[in-house]
Amino acid sequence: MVLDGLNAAQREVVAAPAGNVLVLAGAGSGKTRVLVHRIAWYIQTGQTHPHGILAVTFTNKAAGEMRGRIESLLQHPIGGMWVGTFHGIAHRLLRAHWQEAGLPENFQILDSEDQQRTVRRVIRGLELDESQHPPREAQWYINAQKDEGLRPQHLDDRGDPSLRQMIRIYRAYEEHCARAGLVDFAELLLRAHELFREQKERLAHYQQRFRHVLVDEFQDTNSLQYAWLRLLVGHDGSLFAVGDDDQSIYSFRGARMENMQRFQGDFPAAKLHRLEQNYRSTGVILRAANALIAHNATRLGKELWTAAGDGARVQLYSAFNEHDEARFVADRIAAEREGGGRYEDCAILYRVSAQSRVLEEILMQSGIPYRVYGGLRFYERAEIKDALAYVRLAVFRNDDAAFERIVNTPPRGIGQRTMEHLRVTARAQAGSLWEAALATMRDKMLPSRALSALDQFLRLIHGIGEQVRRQGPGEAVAAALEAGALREHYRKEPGEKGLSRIENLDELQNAAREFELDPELHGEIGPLQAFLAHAALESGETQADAQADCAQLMTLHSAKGLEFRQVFLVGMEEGLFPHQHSSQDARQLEEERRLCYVGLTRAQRRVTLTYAQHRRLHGTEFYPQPSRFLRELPAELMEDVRVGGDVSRALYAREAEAPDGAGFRLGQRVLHAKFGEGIVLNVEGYGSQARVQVNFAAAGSKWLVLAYAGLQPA
DNA sequence: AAGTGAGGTCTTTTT
DNA sequence: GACCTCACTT
Repeated sequence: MVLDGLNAAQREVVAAPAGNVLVLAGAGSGKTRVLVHRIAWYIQTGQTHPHGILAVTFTNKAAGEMRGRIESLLQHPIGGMWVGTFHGIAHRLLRAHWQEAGLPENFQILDSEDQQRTVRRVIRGLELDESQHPPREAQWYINAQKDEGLRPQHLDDRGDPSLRQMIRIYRAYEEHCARAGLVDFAELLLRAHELFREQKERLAHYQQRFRHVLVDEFQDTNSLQYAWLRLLVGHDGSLFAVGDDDQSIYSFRGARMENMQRFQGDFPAAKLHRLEQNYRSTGVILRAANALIAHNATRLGKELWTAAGDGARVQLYSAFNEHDEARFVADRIAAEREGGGRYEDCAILYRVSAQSRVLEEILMQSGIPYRVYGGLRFYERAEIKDALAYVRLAVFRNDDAAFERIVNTPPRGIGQRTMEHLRVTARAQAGSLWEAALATMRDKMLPSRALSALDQFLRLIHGIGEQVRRQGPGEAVAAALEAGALREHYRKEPGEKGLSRIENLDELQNAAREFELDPELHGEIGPLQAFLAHAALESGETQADAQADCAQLMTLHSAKGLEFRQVFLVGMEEGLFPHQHSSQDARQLEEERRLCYVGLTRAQRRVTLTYAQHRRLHGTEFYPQPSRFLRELPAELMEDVRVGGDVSRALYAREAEAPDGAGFRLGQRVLHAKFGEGIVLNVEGYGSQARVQVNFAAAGSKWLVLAYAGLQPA
């Protein structure tokens, strides 16, 4: 029954003998489906109980979806199964074993914004020049080290003075977080890894329990997540990993595509499977995507195919400027709608979020409803974070991030001088700001006006603490809003902004109450702590109002995992896509190409590409060249939209005429007697002169004369 | 302590 | 073009 409705390749994967399995699953090939059915298969064949399964994803959305699909397939709740994100699972482990992990019981989670503020404070505390050592860069550096599993003591400055300062900042930041009981996202993973590495009995316990570990989007794992999985799986466990190296687009945040290549070496007796039949797109779209991605040298190699027909050719529009581009897209969407289609079937994908502005203007003018994905999410809003900071400080007085945030919000006469004094005192006594404030009050170390303002603040927090102690999140948030007078504070903000902030605060109270009523969400740590963790780990939807029928606007990155009938890929220009910052380095360029591949493979029926001959960006003028990716698409799949337009045919890759009967295509998998399996990267010449460039998995990239090579289609 | 104007920056994003 | 930070003013 779990094998019903699967194709042969999927069935083979789902029912593969227990052991380590890597599934190279192309876009739209049913990757999550296979993962979910594998879980059901484990259970229905009696190999394990739900209790013995751990399934990991990257986003809460994916985890939620997976949970739902497992439950509906099994027809009952998943019980003791763990399904969650890497961070969520790490958090769960750390809450359960906080002592062994060296954390205070009520440690709090620092999100990226909190982290950056904290890093800034640390840099100032070290009396370093902020313009010389930008907090953003230091934060970046710290996270990159943690993602590699490196603590300050593992790092060597190699005599480089600026590196020396970075390490110094990292060390000071770490000390600060330890004092304040704060754990950032990367730290969750690092501590969870260290817990497994250093507490052998704990590790053994979880190894015994989770004999079957499953990971989605495996190409997005970073070094630390990979190392953690290796520890957990050990010798006796089994790892079932699903991923697509061609869709690895997050190396900038530590993702290691190489983890897919390493898999077979590191996990004993690992089996590799491929899922290449695509159920989403037309033949034309897949051929275009295959040809594009074939230009990448570092891949495991695969070629998507479909049983469906060819469909329409890929359209290309050369716009005069970004306004013309937007108008063209808007017209197309309007036409789609008039032809009986829906707005929501149309997605406009772009490289950088700044591109959305002009698109939005024109869509608005054209009366086309739209929705922009990305941007601030609910729990990231300033007013929400303010309110939660009151609760956090009331729960855990040492939370310096919360203290800094609300000590003078709303303004209560605690200014820079007072805060500077508290920071210095806190550093001197190696304690928190709260402790410094208590000492300052006790020794009367400030002018009486400042002392009285500070005293009021301390009492205020104390008061909330009294109320919060025995109450759930709903009451706690209410108490914080009341005592902090945040509604009054935001009411003063002019215009709609203040109004929406107050609405958000009301919504926060609702969310807290609802959370309180659902015991499933509380875990073992109590409703209030669970709610605070929930707010930090799941920042919520971008927009609560999922409007009816809207055109969808988003970056290529946020489009991953989604699909649309019609995809508009705009801004196909050198410098923008591939982006300037990524076009120098070969590895980064390949990632840009994968991003383009992701964009193309989002489309079910039709892809439209556009580029502008003239573009204003950041207030300056550009006359960009068309993107090199356009030239990498086979000419016969393309169609110029503008009649008599100046788009030259030469823009596209001419498919070389290979000798009769040979017919090798770009991106095709081939077999060579000596070099083994490879992918066709390039084709040139005619007849007996015809040559192909093939990237062999084992032997690397080679040019071969077809007449002698004896290549076979694989 | 709080409000105003100049100057620098500007990929991609989840947890 | 928009945002954020900093220095300066009141």
